[in-house]
Amino acid sequence: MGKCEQCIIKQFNALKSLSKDELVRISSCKTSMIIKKGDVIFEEGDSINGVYCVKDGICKLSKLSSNGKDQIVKIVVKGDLLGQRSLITGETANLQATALNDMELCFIPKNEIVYDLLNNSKFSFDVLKEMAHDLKEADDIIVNMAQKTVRQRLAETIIYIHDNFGTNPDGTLSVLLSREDFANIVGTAVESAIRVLSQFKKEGLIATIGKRIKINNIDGLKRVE
Amino acid sequence: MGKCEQCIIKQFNALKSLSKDELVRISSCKTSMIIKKGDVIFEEGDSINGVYCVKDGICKLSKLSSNGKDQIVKIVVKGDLLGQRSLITGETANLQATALNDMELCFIPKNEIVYDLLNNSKFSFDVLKEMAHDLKEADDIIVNMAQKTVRQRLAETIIYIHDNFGTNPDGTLSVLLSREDFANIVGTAVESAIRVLSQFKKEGLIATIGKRIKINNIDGLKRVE
DNA sequence: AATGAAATATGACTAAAATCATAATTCTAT
DNA sequence: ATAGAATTATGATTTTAGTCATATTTCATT
Repeated sequence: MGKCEQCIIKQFNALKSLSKDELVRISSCKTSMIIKKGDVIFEEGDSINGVYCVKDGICKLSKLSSNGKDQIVKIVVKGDLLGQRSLITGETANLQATALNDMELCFIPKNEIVYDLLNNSKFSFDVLKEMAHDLKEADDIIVNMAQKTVRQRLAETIIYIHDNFGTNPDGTLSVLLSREDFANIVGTAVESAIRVLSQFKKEGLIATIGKRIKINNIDGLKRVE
Repeated sequence: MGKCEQCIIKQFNALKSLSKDELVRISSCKTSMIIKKGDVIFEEGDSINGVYCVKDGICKLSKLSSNGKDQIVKIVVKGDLLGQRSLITGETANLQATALNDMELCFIPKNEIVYDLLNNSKFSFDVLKEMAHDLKEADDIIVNMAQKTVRQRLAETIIYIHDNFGTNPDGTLSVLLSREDFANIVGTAVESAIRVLSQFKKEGLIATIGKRIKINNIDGLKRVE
């Protein structure tokens, strides 16, 4: 099994602020796991009792609404941590985490993380920074949900995925989402999401290759009203 | 001017985790201020350079959307801190803070707070907990915005204000909001908010005394579809 | 107490998005 | 390779909420 102190992934999250000794200690307690596409890592109400460090793959964080629809709140990618929020408040999970492709995760038990949060102020400040960033993004999503049309939200979602998670060599978005996932990010019906994507296509803003999406005119997408 | 170490307000926020010495130090740097109803404490893009501790009064945190409407993201009351998120990321304010009634605030400069965040792990863990709680609430609002009707969101807003901020002796909500504020919390047009409130009134779920709102049937409100 | 401004209220109409129905296409497992 | 399932796509209709117009009420100021 790999060692945390040598793992390159930690550079992308708060674990980078841990000392070599702290990483060695954590490494000895961690467990690696492989999660298959579509599998649920944890669901709402689960006691997570630790954090996951995403070594590879992508997952969605979502919450089931009373109307039966699943609202996606965040996309978590390679390098991110998963489950910090619940760990800190000591509550059960507020969201469900579902793998969008095959994933490799390392699980670090709660006590190890809490120990470092209380003893390494640089680390806890880093976690605080990540949480503050997530909170800003969440506030911005609230504003978008409340004030923008489905068309605008979908355009912004495509741009967000493009800018934050990149593209494949052929120019398609590297994060492959179903139309249903898009609908569940934007907060609309699947048919509406599909309809709007079709319109974007007709307008030459995007192209589709199967279910893959390629941006043809990013400035046009940004100007969508 | 009052002394932080004797101030009862700190019991309600993370400042309670500071030692007497730390509070004395902070007390010597803080400035008190009175803000009038309707005044803006800070706006989007401002460098706040510190946190505010709300000694009295209520304010709204909102963000101006591109369509010209102001979306309210959070209500901040007596005992809460204001401005922590921006302080931690070191960014300018993402939201505007506007007093909903006359307020009394204490401003603590950034350096003092950062010093304690890095030296008092109990304090930084407490701030982390508050931020994690805010993030959970924000995630839940995203789901509601995306998946629920204006009618449901307005019913839940009334219940939220009732449960979290309490009522006056006559049973009306103690946080007095204009119909426009309600619309800006729910993310709808003022006319729509007013219309739905009128319906609630007709259905006997609420009563209105001027602009004040009183819940008549909280179970009915919870069951609104 | 009177006046004007702001907030609240309601109606009529329009626009946006959801729902229901049904095809067409793509993927999966045998 | 092919059947069946799942996903994507599009049309028709209904529902929800936004916009515009206009009263009515409340509130602050003189």
